[in-house]
Amino acid sequence: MPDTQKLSPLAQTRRTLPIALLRARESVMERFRPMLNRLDVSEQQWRVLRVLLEVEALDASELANCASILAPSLSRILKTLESKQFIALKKDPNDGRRTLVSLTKAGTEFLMGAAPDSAAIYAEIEAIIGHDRIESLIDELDDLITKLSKPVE
Amino acid sequence: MPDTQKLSPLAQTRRTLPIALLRARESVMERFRPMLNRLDVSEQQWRVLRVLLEVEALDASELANCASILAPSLSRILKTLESKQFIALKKDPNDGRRTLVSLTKAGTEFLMGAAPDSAAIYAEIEAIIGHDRIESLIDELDDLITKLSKPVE
DNA sequence: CTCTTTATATTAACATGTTAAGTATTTCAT
DNA sequence: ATGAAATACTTAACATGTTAATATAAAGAG
Repeated sequence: MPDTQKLSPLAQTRRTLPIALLRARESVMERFRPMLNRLDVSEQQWRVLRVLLEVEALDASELANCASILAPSLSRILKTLESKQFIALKKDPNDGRRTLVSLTKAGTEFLMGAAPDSAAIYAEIEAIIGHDRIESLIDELDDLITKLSKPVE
Repeated sequence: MPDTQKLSPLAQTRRTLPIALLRARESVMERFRPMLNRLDVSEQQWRVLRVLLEVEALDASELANCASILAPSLSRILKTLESKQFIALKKDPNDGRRTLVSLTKAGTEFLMGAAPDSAAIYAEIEAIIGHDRIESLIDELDDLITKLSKPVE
């Protein structure tokens, strides 16, 4: 292979932002996956429940945004979580297009039961990386997100 | 909702590593997606091709690792890329279990054709975030990945 | 040299990611 | 009031993520 190595303006794969972010996320999730598997919920289902714990109730669009899940995925996830009886769905009385989502008592209890395990895993990660470094990394990531957000066109 | 707000040890969703990494990656990929759609390749197919450009040829396991793709996904992707005639597959003569993957001429030309666009997008991101900050962010992420890697059990 | 174990893929099954298309409800200009 | 445009999902179709199961080849133990 004579000349495909140096010529291209493509950077080394390992030193690209998309790959580095992907691998970093994977290395973090690897720690949470055993717990999620035991609980029989997907990573995304867990995120949805977590978001719902922080608010009273919200419509699907806001929920999708808060949980970083696209609308079509969320539609399917809400069906699953409803069948597990962790959430309740109802039409917004003020706007028939919106679906309001809220945790059921069972959903809340599910989260409460899992919270200590989740906190322990996060504490383990903090012990390895350091609280301050995690905080500053998140700050850095938030800043990147803000700056890269496409301006209104 | 009386007491579900303060009690749980669950951190605010927005300030967790998994979410921050997910959103950051999404904000970066948003810039690349239009190009990938124009080229009619998925993000993952693009990663596989990129990795193959950096090496002579390698087996599926190494490729999966380098591209951060799980083996089952890679199996499907290799079929797709082979049908697009971007890659060639052959059995490793020294180990009948392994599949050796390499770029075809068409695959190489495809990447070469797309490289300038890709580089331009990366340059745009660098212009916004700054070269040094991206480098130090990647360093930080690499360090996190290394530290979180599960020790051999 | 067999038999077991390990390694490398692949297939299967189901959940999610992604884009496009479709449906129902609102909004808004006329 | 009415029809066009926008909003909020929902469905569809296909690719990928994830785990478990399977098939085949290689390595090791005896």
